[in-house]
Formats: sequence, structure tokens, C-alpha cells
Amino acid sequence: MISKPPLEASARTSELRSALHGAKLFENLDDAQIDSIARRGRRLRLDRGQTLFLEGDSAQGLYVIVSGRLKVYKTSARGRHQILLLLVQGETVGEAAMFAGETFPASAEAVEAAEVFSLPRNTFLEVIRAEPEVAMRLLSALSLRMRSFASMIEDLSLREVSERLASHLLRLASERASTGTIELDVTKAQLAATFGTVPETLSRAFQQLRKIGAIEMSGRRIWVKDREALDRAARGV
Amino acid sequence: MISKPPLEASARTSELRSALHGAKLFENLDDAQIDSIARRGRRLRLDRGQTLFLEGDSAQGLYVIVSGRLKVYKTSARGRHQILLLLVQGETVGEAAMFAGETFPASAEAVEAAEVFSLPRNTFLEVIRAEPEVAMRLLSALSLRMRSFASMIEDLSLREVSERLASHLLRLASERASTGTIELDVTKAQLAATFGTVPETLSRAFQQLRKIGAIEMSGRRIWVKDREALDRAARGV
DNA sequence: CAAGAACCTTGACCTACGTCAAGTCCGTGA
DNA sequence: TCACGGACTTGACGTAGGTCAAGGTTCTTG
Repeated sequence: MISKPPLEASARTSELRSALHGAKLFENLDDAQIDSIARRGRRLRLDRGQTLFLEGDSAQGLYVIVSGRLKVYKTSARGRHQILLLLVQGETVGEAAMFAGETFPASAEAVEAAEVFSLPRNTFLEVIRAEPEVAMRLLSALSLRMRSFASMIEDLSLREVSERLASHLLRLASERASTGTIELDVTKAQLAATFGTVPETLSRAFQQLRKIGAIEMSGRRIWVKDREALDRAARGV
Repeated sequence: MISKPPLEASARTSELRSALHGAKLFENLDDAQIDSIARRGRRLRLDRGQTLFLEGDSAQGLYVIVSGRLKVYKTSARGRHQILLLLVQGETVGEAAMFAGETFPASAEAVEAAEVFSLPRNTFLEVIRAEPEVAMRLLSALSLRMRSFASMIEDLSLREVSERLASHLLRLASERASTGTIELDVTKAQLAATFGTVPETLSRAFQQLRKIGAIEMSGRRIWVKDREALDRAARGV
């Protein structure tokens, strides 16, 4: 890092600034504030598969994803995984651990090479106290996350795997307001772990949706052939 | 209500004040502030089984439990229930809906006769803006709830019913720092719904723990006979 | 106190889904 | 070009746990 020429370093600094600006949490801060935050934290590079923290680690502060992707997950005694969150650029993790308890309730690792910005607990608490707007944004970020956790609980407890899959595909199809084509951006093993299941079962759920004519599939590319049917499958009808 | 003598009414007002004071959210506010809040909200009485709100209802504001108990739950298409939260005096519900989305993501009803205090959205937002400390407490309340949701997800996805039950009993046993006797304060049907299962399965899980000598049971009273065994059962060994 | 109505348990049965074991089909790198 | 590993699929199988039905026990309430 030290050996890199200044120009490169400055390019990367501005990349960091824009990433912090891009974080919903800091959206309303001005350049001076962003700079001050940027100066007070550290950057970390993570290779694919590298761990950011493990469940039970003491929580040092807040992490902002600058680039790449991370998963936050729980592991069972028998080695299965449940993904709680998939984080992309601009998202944050570790906020909750700062306000409740001293340790992380789950583990985090990079699913592809990533760069994260880590802000010490106290610095972040200062920012919150100085900028009520940041606190408000944090409240809404936590609230959204709670909502998504609540629906994961609902899914795990009350809905079948193929219903969860169908819902997920419908959401993707509408988000990417697309031609009816979806390109998965995660491996199916990861997708399975976000649904609380295993690759084999996910695979069978895909076949099930194919059999009723709701989708066609090739690799990670999926075509929605019959939205009505997909909708019915999502509702368990 | 109108027919009640003034003395009664004033007694009930002070009961409300002390309930608001008892709410972690408002702990640090002084009497004048509490009074101002008390004046700006409404009281609601709920009979056992009565609904406070349904999933999808538009979120009016914040509710503080003054007395009694409520459950917050999701319902499946097939009529099963998953309890997300059991709320007692001093706890609040509806905060998250105020910051994320317009509607409640789950339903709430009284599991025993209850009284709740309802504070309009805008009033609560004013309080938060005026009192950063309230925002901080709200952040920690949401963080704690997130943590508990995360562990529900873990339980549902990665642990068996008897493991969840054993953990739950261990927690109760240590909280009530007791003689090894636990008195359940919910019906077993409700307990089942908090574990994401049905009464029949919960009943069998109890028998399983009894069979290994971990507990003895009579009605809602449970004796922990072998803490070691219960601990092993909780960890799935 | 009687009579419901909840609540709880038990047995028989069924199914969704996890596990184990073989594949197949890539893409990458020597 | 081959081979190796990772991603994905498919089949066979076992089981946790959901459903249905029946019966017992404990609370409510007239």
C-alpha cells in the first residue's frame, strides 16, 4: 500500500468518499463531515471467503461496505449455514451490536473480494449525537432490517421452500423491471442459505416451478414464463 | 368510563404516568415531559383476544403497554401462527413501522386484558427530535429486538424444537434465579407459536426432555432435575 | 355445582425437507 | 488438451415435525 503512487492513493480516497456519501446513513452529511469521518476510520481489504468478524467477537464499531459483497450468517452445530443479510456497497453492518451487547450476534465474510471502511464505536456515537439526522436514518435502516427479519421468520416458520423461492423471483423480476429475464447474482448455494435450506432442496424447488410452467432456467438465468402461476406458487395455492 | 368518579380517574392517570415512566424509552424524561406525552396520546382498553392492529393496517403511531400482555404475530395462509413478540408492561410496539413503510408488518392482539397508550406518529417524532436521549434508547431497543429476531431465525432454520425448548427453559431458570422451579406464564399453545411449532410437537418435546431426566412437569410448573442434561439437550448433543 | 370451553396430551399417519452418494457440466489453469 | 475443482442436479432414503382425531384434565361461568 505504501508503495503505491500518490495519484493512485488519492483516486482511492475519492472512491472512499463517494462510497461514504453513497451510504444511506451519511447521505445528508456535507463534504467536510464525510472527510472527517473518512479520516477517523480504517480501510480493510477482504479476499473472497475472508472473515470480517465471527459471532461472539467483541464489536469494535461500524462497518461500511465500500465495494464487493459480504454475507452475514449464523452457523449450526452440524455445519449448516443461515444467511441473515447480503450486504453490498453503501450498506452498513455492526450498528446493532453497538447499541445492544458487546459482541456480534452473527459472523460476516466476503463472498467476493471486498473493501470495507471501519469506524470506531465512539466516533460513530459522536457523529450520531452531533447529527440527529444520522440517528434518524439509522432508525429507519434498523427498522427496515427488522421488517426483513420478520418476514424471514414468517417464511421459515409458515411457508414452504418453493413459496419462498417464487416470492423471491417475483421480487427480483419487478425490481429489475425487466423483460421477464432474471440473472441471479449469487450462487444457488448462497441463495439456498438465505432461504434457510440446502442446495439440493432449492434445486428441487426450481424444478417444481419449472414443471408448472412458471419459469424456464439455464444456469443462473431465469425466464418468468407465467407470472400468474408464479404468483400462485408464492402464495401456496 | 364517564360514569367513574374523579378519584378513580386520577388514580388511573397516575398509573399511566408511572407506566410511561416505566417504559425504557422514556426513562430519562422528567415529570413535565411525561405529563406532556400523557396528555397527547389516547388510552385504549383491550379485552383478552381483542386485536390492536392487523398486518397491513396503516401505522398510526407508537403503542406503550400500560398493563396486561399482547402478542405480535404473523398468520399463514393455512391458519398457523408465528408469535414474533410477547409484550408486557413498559414495552412498546409500532416504532419500526414509523420509520419503515406505512403499514404494520404483523398483527397484535391482547393475550390477556390489557391497556395500551397510543401516541400519534408526529408527536413521537417531535419527542425524538427534542430529546436525543430518547432516540438513543430507541436505537438500543430496536437493536435488542433485532438480536432476538436473529436468534429466532437461527432457531427456526438450524435447531430442533427440543433444542429451542431446552434453551428457553434454561433461560427462564436462570432469569428467575430460582430453586429450579419454573412457572410458565403463557399457555403451551402460545409457547409453541413462539417456537414456530404446534402444541402437539411442543408436547412431545417436553416428553423428550422428561424422558432423559432433564425435567419433571405438572401443568405449567416445571422442575429442572438435571441442568447438565438440559444443557446438552439445548446444544443438540 | 354443573356444564361448557379451553387447554393439553397421545397415537396414527403423512409429507416436506435434510442427508448421502453419484453423477453432469462447466470454467480455469498447467 | 487434459484434468481438476466448483457449481449444480438427481435419486434413494431417513426423519423431524405437521395434521387429524380422540380423550383427558383443568379453568370458567352461569
